[in-house]
Amino acid sequence: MLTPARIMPKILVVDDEPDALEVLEFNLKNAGYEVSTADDGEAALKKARQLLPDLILLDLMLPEVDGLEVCKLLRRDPATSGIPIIMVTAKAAEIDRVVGLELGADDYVTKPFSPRELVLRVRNLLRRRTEGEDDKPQKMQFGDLVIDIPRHLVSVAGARVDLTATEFKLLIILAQRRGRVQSREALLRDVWEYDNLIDTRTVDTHMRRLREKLGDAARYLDTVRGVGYRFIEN
Amino acid sequence: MLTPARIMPKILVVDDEPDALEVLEFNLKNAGYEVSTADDGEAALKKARQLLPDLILLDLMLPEVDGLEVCKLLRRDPATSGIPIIMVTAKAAEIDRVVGLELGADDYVTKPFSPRELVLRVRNLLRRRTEGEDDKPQKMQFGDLVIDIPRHLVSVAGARVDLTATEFKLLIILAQRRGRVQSREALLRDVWEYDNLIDTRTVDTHMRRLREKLGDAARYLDTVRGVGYRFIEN
DNA sequence: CGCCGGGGTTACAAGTCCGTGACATGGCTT
DNA sequence: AAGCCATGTCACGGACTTGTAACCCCGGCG
Repeated sequence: MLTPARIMPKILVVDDEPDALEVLEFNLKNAGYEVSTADDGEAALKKARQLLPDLILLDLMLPEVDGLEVCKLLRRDPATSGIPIIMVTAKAAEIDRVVGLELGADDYVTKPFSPRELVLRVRNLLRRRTEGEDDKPQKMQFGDLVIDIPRHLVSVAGARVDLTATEFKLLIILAQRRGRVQSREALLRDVWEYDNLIDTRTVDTHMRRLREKLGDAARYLDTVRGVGYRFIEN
Repeated sequence: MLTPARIMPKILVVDDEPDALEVLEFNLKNAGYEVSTADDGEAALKKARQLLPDLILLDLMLPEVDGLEVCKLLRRDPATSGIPIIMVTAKAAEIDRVVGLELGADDYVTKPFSPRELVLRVRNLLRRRTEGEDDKPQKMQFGDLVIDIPRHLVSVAGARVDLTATEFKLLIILAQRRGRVQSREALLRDVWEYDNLIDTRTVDTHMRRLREKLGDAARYLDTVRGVGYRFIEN
């Protein structure tokens, strides 16, 4: 997979109780995050802008400027408005109020929390932001052939075609690289994921099964003699 | 946000009365849309597949293949199933019938309509599709299966079904992502919250228990061999 | 015109995947 | 302490998938 060089996510923790701060910091560092802290609203806002953390853990009760206010301000500033926020609160009852206010936190944790729960929520939220957009289209159409990757669905002229997992993967790889010829070796590597052991004729067999099931739409699958296969658009 | 270069939304208008067609076309072009037309069901289906418009305005009364039928066919073909449809009809009374049929139109307009109303509805529908999907509904219904998340309640044909916490979570994750296949790994990550330690076969067992408890409604839970599970609506 | 090699086609044995029932564990209630 | 229930794991068996080998066809080339 094309995993981009992993960097350590940066987290800003805001809480005015030293004890709570320490617990949070310890657990997050343990889980492999880079942690900065702030113990009041003003410092939080300043650090958020300076550090641009990947996530902010914000206690609801703060002296001076309270958590809700900080949250709103963070959301208002374009520099920080995209940063996910997890609200932390001692009172479960507060949660409802906060949720009711819909002021833009992305998740909530109540004290006391288990370290596991905390880390899970953090990870979830970070993942959601990171995974985001991918480059390859998830749905493709060529004439009457439709390929819908998330639904794992292929249809020809509106009629659904049932493909096995391997056939589906083969078709996707070819369609995504349409125009370019793929050697049997390349296909084995990318569809079968690095099984150097299997015969290259295996590709042929799967191409045949794929063509059979696609019927009319098999015309998109082109054999280049002596080289491999390719997907042609017209 | 990664807004793709804005293009002019393409709208397909289907109506067999030349006058009505002209009025619709004029108003939509005036509002800045690219408009194509069709005057019978067959042409509509063909053009929809060819042009892949962003929205379809469909008159209920058409010669040969009527609007309802066209609507159903558009929905059935994966190529066009995601395109929003606005039904147009001369008789207000027809609306109820159509709504009752729940056949998948997204909005309804009755003749005579004000140009302003028409454009508003079009704009609304286009906006809804452009801005990411609507946030997750808290209560869902599919045929006789009702899932109420806040109340933690599931019923089939009116009869309450007792699910354990895990089963419930599994069901709602699948239902919220209905249509899209979820791999065992994805389910472990999101239902079990990232316990990499547990066996992927555990998912199977829980699916089995879920299906058993759902009885009839288990038909919504689909196995995609070699890939994972998915929730299907029909 | 016949040979040759690459690829289409068919058949089948081995492998894989999933539904199913059984069981161990461990937390919670009584 | 006993019992119950939720949950994770395992083993079995049937159905489907997949890799391979054998055979056939066809086009290119001498």
